[in-house]
Amino acid sequence: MARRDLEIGDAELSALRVLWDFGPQTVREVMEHLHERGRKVAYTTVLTFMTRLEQKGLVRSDKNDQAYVYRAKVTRESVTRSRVRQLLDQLYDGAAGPVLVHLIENEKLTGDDVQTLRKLIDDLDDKAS
Amino acid sequence: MARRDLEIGDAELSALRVLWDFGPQTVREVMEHLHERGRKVAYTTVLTFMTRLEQKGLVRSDKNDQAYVYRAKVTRESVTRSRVRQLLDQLYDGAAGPVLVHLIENEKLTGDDVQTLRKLIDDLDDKAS
DNA sequence: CGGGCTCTACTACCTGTGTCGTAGGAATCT
DNA sequence: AGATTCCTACGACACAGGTAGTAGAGCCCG
Repeated sequence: MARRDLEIGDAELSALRVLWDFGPQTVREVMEHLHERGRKVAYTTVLTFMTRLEQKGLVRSDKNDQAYVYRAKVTRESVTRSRVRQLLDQLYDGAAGPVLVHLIENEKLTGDDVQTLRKLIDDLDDKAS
Repeated sequence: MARRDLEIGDAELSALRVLWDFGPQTVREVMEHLHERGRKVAYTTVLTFMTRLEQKGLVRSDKNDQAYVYRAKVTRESVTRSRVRQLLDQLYDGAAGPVLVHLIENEKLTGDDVQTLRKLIDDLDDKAS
């Protein structure tokens, strides 16, 4: 398999995000969404992002009418997984605790988040007992 | 202030970690620790890491005896903060919830982690009420 | 004293990523 | 048909980061 160390650049990721948020799109559409989000990039730059993402196996393209339509092949969750893993490994030898604590203490959580959280913990306890 | 966009490369971070884990050290010592951790890098490579980290304002060096001793100027926590922030922004527009859920569901937590967690949540509830 | 080490300062090189420009084909407009 | 527009394929270029070699200064050993 030798699945490459899926490195996704920041700019590339911003393009991938557009696919996650708005579904399959052409290069032009992705570019427009990026512009709306304040990222002013040239058409060909976006084209490069898509090409590279495709080479990395992260998106897939289908010829549709005149332009290729790109769609994500990886989910936001899977990218989250590898990113989080990398962060934990790099900073805490893989331990999740410290980051968890950091999130709860320093990041703003919504009321819903807290409820969800409580429920998850209760489940954990159940399993543990 | 114009605090530069503190980008720390993976290799640089591995060197910074050695300072966090073992305190102030010379280039040679950092190199040895990296070797112990399986990262076989040349002496001058480590020197480059330290130099670059210093230029970025992340470590400080003091001439001691014959070699410079480097010490971290940033804490592991502050790097965690910016890394986590970046991750949340890039993947979830800044929302912490999804990553929190991911951590609890997919990363192995120790019993202690769970207890700490529960306590933190209780505190949150207290504040909220 | 003269040869060895060790340290730091430079310089270099390669690859990946961010960003585009240009060229040439296809479709459209007038 | 000719001009205009849009699309993709390439090639480019700069900069950051990973990795390391070389040169020259300072110190220690026999």
